[in-house]
Parts: sequence; C-alpha cells; structure tokens
Amino acid sequence: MAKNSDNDKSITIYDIAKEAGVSPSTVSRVLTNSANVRPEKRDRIKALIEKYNFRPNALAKGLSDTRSRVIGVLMADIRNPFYAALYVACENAALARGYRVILCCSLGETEREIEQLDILKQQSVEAIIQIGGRVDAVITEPAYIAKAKQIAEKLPIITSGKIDEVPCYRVVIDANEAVRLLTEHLIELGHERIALVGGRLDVISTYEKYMTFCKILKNHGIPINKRYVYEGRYDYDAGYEGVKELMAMREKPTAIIAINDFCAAGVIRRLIEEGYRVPEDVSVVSYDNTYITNLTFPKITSIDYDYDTLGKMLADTAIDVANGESVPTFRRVMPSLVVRESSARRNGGKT
Amino acid sequence: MAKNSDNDKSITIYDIAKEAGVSPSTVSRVLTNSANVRPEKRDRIKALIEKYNFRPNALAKGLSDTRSRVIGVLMADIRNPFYAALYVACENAALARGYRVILCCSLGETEREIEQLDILKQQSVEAIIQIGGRVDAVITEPAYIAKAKQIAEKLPIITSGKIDEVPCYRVVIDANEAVRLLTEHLIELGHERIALVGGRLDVISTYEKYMTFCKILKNHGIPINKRYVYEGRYDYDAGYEGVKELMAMREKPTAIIAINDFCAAGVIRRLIEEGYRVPEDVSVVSYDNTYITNLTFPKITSIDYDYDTLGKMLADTAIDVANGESVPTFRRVMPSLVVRESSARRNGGKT
DNA sequence: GCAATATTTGAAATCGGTTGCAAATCCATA
DNA sequence: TATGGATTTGCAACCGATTTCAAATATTGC
Repeated sequence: MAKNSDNDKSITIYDIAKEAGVSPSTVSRVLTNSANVRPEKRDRIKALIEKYNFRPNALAKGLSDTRSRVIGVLMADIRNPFYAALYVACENAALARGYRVILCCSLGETEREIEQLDILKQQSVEAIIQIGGRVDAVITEPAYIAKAKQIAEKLPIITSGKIDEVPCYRVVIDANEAVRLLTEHLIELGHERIALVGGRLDVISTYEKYMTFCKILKNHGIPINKRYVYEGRYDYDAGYEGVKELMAMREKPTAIIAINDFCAAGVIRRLIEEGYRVPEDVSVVSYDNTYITNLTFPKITSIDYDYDTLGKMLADTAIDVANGESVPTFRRVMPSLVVRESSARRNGGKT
Repeated sequence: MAKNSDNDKSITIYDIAKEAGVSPSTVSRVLTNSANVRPEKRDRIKALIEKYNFRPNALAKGLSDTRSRVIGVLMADIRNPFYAALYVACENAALARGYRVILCCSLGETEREIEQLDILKQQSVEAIIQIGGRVDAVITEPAYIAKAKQIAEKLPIITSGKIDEVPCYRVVIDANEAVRLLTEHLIELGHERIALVGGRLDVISTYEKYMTFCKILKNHGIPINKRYVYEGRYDYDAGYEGVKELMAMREKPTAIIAINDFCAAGVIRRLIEEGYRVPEDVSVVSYDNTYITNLTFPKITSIDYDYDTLGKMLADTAIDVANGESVPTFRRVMPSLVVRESSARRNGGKT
C-alpha cells in the first residue's frame, strides 16, 4: 500500500545506463531521440526501458532542459460547465502536442487568482491560458493588473477575455455575432419586446453585448426600452429575480435573452411558476450552450462556442508562442446558434 | 508579451544570495525556515525576496527534497458536476495543507487512465486520489488492474471507490445508507411500486445499491418486482428511455429512483411529456445532489454526499499517508437526504 | 580575557535528467 | 594498411533548489 517508506526510490536513467552498460547520456539520447545511437545499444536500452516501465522524472527533465512542457490554465470555477468544457478542450489539444496542463481555479477571489499567477510561474509553466471575463468576478482590481503585467513580462498570457493594460494574446469569441444571432433570431420570430436578463453592465463583455443589442434593435427600427434590461449576477437566481420584475411591468416582454444557461434556467422556472408558457407566451434564449440547455423543460435555445475549436486555438496559441513561433495576437472565433425548444414565433397570447 | 525569448530567465536563489552577500544555503534556510539565520541577514534576504517577488522554482525544489508536495487526482470527467464538486473540495483541502493538485481525466477511456497513472508517477506526486467507480466506464480491465497494482507499490492510492485486488486506502460513501434514505423516504410517502432507473448491475456499486434496495423492500413487506428495474447508462437518455418503458407497463410505478441527477432529469422530462405530473403522479428521486437538482422543474430530491467533507477526507488521507502517518485504510462518510419538490405523498391519481 | 560551548554560515554533494565538447570508434577511400 | 571524415560515445557541467558537514563566528561561564 506504499506507506511512503520502503522501496520508494524509482528507477532512474542511471540505473538503466548501468544495466545496459552505457553512459546516462546515451540513455538520454534514446529517450529524447536527439542523436544517433548504435542500433544494437538502442535496442538494448529500449528493452530495459520497457522492462522497468521507466519514465524519466518530469521534475528533473523540466529543470534541465528548461522546457517544462506544461501550460497553466487559470479560470474562475471548474464546476461551471462552461469552464469545464473549455478546460477539457484545452487539455486535449495540449495533450495532442505533448504538453500537460495545470489547472487553477480562483473561485472568484481576486487574491487567490493573483496568488495562482505566481504559483504557475513557480511551476515553470511555459504559458498561461487565462479563461475569464465571464463570471461575476470582475477582475480588474489594480493589484491583479499589476501582477498580470509582471507575469506577462516573463510568460506569454493567452486569454479568452481581455486584461486591461496587459499585453496578451487573445482568442475571443465574437460577441457581436453572438448577440446578433440571438437578437435576429427573436426578431425573425416576430418579437419586438425583448428583455435582457442577468449580467452587469460594468463588466466589459456584458456591456458590449448590450451596446450591440441596442444597435441591432435600432437597425430593425425597434424602439429601445431601458426597462427591459435587468442587471444581475450570472446565475440562476438572477434569472429568477429578473423575471419577477420584468413580468410585473405593464408592457411585458415577449422574449428574454439570458446572460447564460444558468440564468436562463432561472428565467424559465419563474415564468412557468407565474403561469406563462415557454415558448408559447415568452421565448427564452441564452449564451453558452452548456449541457444545461438539455436539462430544462423546454430545452434552451442557446449560443454555441464550439468549445473544441476554441480550446484548441487557446492551447495551440499558447504552445506556439512558447516555442517562439510568431502568432497573431488576436484571433476570433465565430459562435453559432443552436435552436431548441425555448424560442418560438410570437403569438398574440396573454400580454 | 513575453515571446519566450528575451529576458526569460527568472530570478534564482543564487541571485538573491549574491545581492544579499550571503551563500545560497543561507537563502534556502530562510526560505524553508529550516534553521536559524542571524536576524540582520534574514531581514536583508527577506527584503530582497519581497523586492523581486522571488519564488523558488518548484521543479528544482521538488527534485532536491524529493517531496513534491503535489498529489494527483484521477477521475473520469471533470465536466460531470459530481466530479467537479469533489475535485474542488479535494483541491481546497490540499491547498490548506500546502499541497498542490494535478488533475487527470480519463474521459472514460481505460487506456488513457492507465497512461495517466504513469504520468502522475512521472510527475513525482506523493499520492494519487482516484475518484471513480461512478460512471459508465467499468474500469476493471486486467491491464488497468495490473498498472494500478504496479503503481500502488510505489505510491499510495486513495480511492472513493474500490479497485479490485489493488491495496489502497478507501474513503467511501455509505451506499447502503444512501439507498435506505431514498427508499424509506418513498415508502414513508406511501409508495410501494418503486422503480430503479439507470445504472448497470455489472457495476459493483450499482449492484450493491440494488441488493440493498431489495432488502429494504423486503423488510417493509413490499413485494419486489424485477420489471421495475431499468438498466442503462448513467445519463439523461437512460432516464428518458427508462420511463418510456416503465410507463408502458400495466402496473406503473408511482415512484422512481434514478441512478443520478442527470438520469433523473431525463426521467422527469419524459414523465412530463407523457402527461404525468411530478410529483403528484410520480415521485422522482436520485443520487448525487449536484446543482442539476435545482435546474429542473420540479427540483429534484436527491442524496447529498457532503462534498467538502468527502473531498477533505480524501485529501487528508492522501497527505497523511504521504507523510508516513498511519491512517485507517477504510473510512466511510454518511450521505444525507435533501428533500425538494420532486417527491411527494402518493395519491390515488392516474395509474 | 580565555576556554568551552552554542549558533551561524558556506562549500560541496545531491536530486535526475540534458547537452556541449572532445575522445573514441567506425567506415570508406586511396 | 594508413588516412580522413563521419558517427557514436562518455565526461563533465548545468538546471535551481536542499542539506550534510565542517569551519567560522558568537556567546557564555569562570
């Protein structure tokens, strides 16, 4: 049961070397495939490696060649399916290129995230992927900026968001397109009284969504009603509370864009509790297309980000930069709309 | 933007030493607090550490003192909220004791999981927490056993499940108690025709649940109907399909125990589609108490495992064992029942 | 003020790999 | 068979910490 005492020592390159009757350098060479080794010896060494199931110590390797082959992924909370999906996508992409990934979750605490930037550096990661800007944590505190700046001087930072004043590589979802897809989807279904639920306008990404939303309405000649914007957190409760407020209005919205799937679930729940039918009376759509969209009834129409592609782009950018290749500092990926059951043509139903 | 070229080199203990006019050993001593250092020097060194925000290279540290202060966590899929919750709990507990955590997800592929056992060892983790036995992946293939056995000789393995033939420390949820809580909850509500949906009986943990379930029914003098068991995967579809089959029967069940929350969501969906009301016509309960229980309508009555406690126990066990402390090889944690909206007293309703 | 003891300190070895350089071995050609 | 160039190999230094051991310095008691 390995009480961490007895035969703890692992096999090293020296053991292999001795048994093969060669020098450690030679073993290293076959390990890394970095130079020719006489076939006869090579086979002998390989056999031993096989026999003992030898794996070079990753710590030592990282130390000596100063290439740790590890990248760090920093995000708010892996329990959020949006992040989890992206994490797995990044990891798969990294793995495919021989890199490992270290995960750090700030859980929304700025201080912890600052700490984690240091930890990642300490772990000799070759690059940091910061997946952020999507949750309540508004990480723009000066202390965070300062630390990120400091780190960014040593290590490339790749972000799916945006870190003020900090030079980093950005791989972002085209938010304008996302807003457009949702808004025009609803407009095509005949909706004009469209409400926005959840998210805070002092979060840049949310604010941008709002602005685009207004622009699109204007383009379609639909009047903008500021009362149709319910600011809140990025969770279920925000949706639930938002509906309470919106449906108490005289001119009730006929469609709601929730800031994410969690929020949409809250929206739907409250609507149903109040006796509205979704989507017959009110259409509900949201961003993220996590599996939550399939768990509610009705299933939610949502914006999909193609997590695999996005994750791969993040990881590839990180690894390319780490390898000194020149990489565009800005990339965007296009979202798409997945229509499910929660959105439908507007009817004359109850107002 | 750190193109991984220019001033890549980080500050080392030597730099600090030189500037402080002392030897590296001395710096190391203040770093690890392992011996006295004259206050004057100590302050000087600490100031420099502060000034440069110096953090000792974790690779070098791990290499030299052969204590990596890292434990590995191996699970099927972090995108599953059950695992995610447990992971975060483990990580927090580990962090609190100065340990870091490396996450590996097998994504249900046995081969990948085998590979990851090697990777973790290669990373010099001090212990491996294997959170498993809960999903479709029935990891009992001989190759896996063999590898786990091999690893277990070098490294302590702590599991929330059970790995055949492999000696490991176990921290498990009392499944009997979980089954009992659910079953008696339903019986108290007047249900006798209780169905089991999802899960495969050739998965040991599922089989054990089934056996306990039967025993409890018998204790209450309720006849066992084998047709009320719908085997399937551990997901939404299993629940959805299960209901289709069960509700086609003559004597329909009045309550359903789903193998987990995903499955329960499918169960509820299908019931509603078929015109049943939950819980008025059919009660639905499940295991895991993930946040999914709050997203459905009605919210799901589910078994909670107290993830924080479980995670802490796993992490503490891992760290204690790694530190050579003697630790019980078996621990159990008691689950509890969280009653929500999906279960109610049986009524005479439609059969 | 000096010996004896206690505390600080630094030199050097170590952890387990990689790699530059020079020596050793190989092969082909003259 | 000797000669030259190309391959293969091993030695030794290095990556950045920790730690043992002995030397240097400080403190104490007399």
